Amino acid sequence: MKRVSIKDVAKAAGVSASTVSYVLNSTPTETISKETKQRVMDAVSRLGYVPNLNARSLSSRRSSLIGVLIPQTEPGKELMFSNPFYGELLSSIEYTARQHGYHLLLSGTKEDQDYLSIAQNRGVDGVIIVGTYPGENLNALKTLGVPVVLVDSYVKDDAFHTIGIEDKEGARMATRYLIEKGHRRIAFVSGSIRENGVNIKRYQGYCDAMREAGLPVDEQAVYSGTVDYEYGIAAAREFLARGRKQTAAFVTADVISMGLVKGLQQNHVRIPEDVSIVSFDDVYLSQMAHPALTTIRQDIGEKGRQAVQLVLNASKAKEHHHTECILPLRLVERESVCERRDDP
Amino acid sequence: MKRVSIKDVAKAAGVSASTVSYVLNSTPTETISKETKQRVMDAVSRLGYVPNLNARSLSSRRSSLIGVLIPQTEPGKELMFSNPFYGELLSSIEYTARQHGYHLLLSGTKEDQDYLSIAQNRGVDGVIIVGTYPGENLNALKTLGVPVVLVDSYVKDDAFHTIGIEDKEGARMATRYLIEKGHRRIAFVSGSIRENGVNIKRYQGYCDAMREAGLPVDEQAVYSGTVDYEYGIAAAREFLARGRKQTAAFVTADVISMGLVKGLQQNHVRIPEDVSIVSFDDVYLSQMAHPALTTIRQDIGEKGRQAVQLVLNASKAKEHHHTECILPLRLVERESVCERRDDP
DNA sequence: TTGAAAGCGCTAACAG
DNA sequence: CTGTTAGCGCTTTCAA
Repeated sequence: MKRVSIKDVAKAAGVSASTVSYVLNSTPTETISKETKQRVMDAVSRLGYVPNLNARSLSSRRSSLIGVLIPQTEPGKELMFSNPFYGELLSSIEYTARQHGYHLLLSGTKEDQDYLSIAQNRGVDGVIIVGTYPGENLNALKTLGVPVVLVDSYVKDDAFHTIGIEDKEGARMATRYLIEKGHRRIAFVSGSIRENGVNIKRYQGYCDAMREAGLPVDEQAVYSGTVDYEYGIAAAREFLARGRKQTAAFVTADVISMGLVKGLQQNHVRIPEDVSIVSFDDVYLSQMAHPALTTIRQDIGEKGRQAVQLVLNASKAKEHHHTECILPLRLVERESVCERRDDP
Repeated sequence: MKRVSIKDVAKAAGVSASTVSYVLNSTPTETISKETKQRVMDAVSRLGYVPNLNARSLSSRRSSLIGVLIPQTEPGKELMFSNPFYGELLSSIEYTARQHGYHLLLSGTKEDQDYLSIAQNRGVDGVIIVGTYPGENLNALKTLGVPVVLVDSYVKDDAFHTIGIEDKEGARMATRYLIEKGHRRIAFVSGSIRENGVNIKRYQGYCDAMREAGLPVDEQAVYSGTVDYEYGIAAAREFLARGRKQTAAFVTADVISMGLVKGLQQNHVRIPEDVSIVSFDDVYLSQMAHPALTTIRQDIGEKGRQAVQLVLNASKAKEHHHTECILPLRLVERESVCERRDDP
């Protein structure tokens, strides 16, 4: 029950605490004799010594800890994962971090919550924040002195590294695909469209594609709510209420699509015969859907890997070099779209 | 960039560091005058002071950190979340912990990895481990001296607190329901059936229900693989290869069901007309499924809440009182089962 | 009601 | 090649 400390090991090995520290950290400048090393290692395993990382962090100012913040941007959802996207991303972040000997300090946050304290008080080596908007809290993070990586955020600030995708281009790709398939009236369904968020970019891409094809952007064709299954259902209801005007929809998240499809099918609207859908993300849901979703695929695993890599690189670097990483997107054709040549 | 420490606050407030500490922790035995308190608080907010929790943890031996370990029990999956169940559980754990002022140290682990070091290292106040089996690593955790809560594990050891569900009874309930609906030949589809795991309990429940109804348990009706979507697809293939002998299946996880349904439908087997399915978990997937899954619902949110509560209670308690918590289950009827009166 | 001092477990100059 | 020393930032007796 009594924790064995570095001193105990030192005593057992007949050396000083610093020697033990040297051996354990294989400090580059110091050279310890093979024998001493061996004696120390023996003592370590005999006593089952495990270094106290808090103490280490206190004196060395590195913690091998990465803070991961998943802000709650959907009002009323207290939990982190209304969208499986987060789970997949987190999985990848955790795995990559672990491979590099780092642990994760995980926290959701209310949007107005103080990011700084969450990170600062644990002495994290870096912070990864998913999908946040500009604000006071973010600014506070600058004083932290550790690298901050923003995932899927359009906060423009050289103090932060960013990793994201071509949101606008992806949306354009999706919409254009629908247009090529003969659709003329195309709905846009997304979470809330906020300044500096991904959805506004995707909306722009949607508008661009429409305009390029000489098609009008109808306000009545835009559906905006929250990024969850329930909203998909609600959007379906709304779609019917507004008179089923469109023959296709570009939906900015697979979870929403799942709800939309379900809601539509319950009202005997067939997918894709009556309404075609191109979705976004390609989380595992999209294959499970019925019909399987044609969707803009982003490589979520890679996003997580890069996010961690960005933190690690930045924390090694002596100077701050703002890094921006944009991952490619591609359309995956499945079963939720059908050709339409008769659209007026 | 320079971190402000307790000393800076002390200086600014014209008091000693210990006084600041007293004020911040509202130490019960000590009484600080209102004015001093005020001066300290002013300095704190003026300087933007945030206590370093590592240092605090070092000297006070409590960290407000809960370690969460999600062991990788499916070989070949390096990521945590092959099953959305984990995401939902983690969400709930995180939220509850945060409400109580705790943070989460998250780690996946290879099954053979050293749990101890992961936790001990950081001086966590407690550990939550999800779905693990007995083993050396677990034993090592006993020496840690902090409460350990095992979620969904049949490790029998008073040193650990446990929280789980009536796996056997749930399976019995599911199978009996299918029998009541007129099915006689019922498949059992699950992840690996291991000693001390949940699936063996569910298998027993399945067998019990069959036996109680005077039905034979056919080895050919048992499908066992991994807990993921892909295995569901594989099981569907296997089901066809074995000659489509059953008219119903009890599946021990919603993710597997999703794959099974998809695989079956692709081969023109209709659900529920040709094959009825009762699933398990009631993760959000089950509503999204087509048809929506009739499933044994467990309250995952509650599981997470209780797990955290168990840790907190235990870490407050002076003595170790082994606690066992079993959550109720209930069947949710949706669309994946149909009556069958013509089954031989 | 407050402060001084010791120490949590470790690292990192600096000596030797 | 290895030990001594001085902290990292905080809590906590013990005295005043």
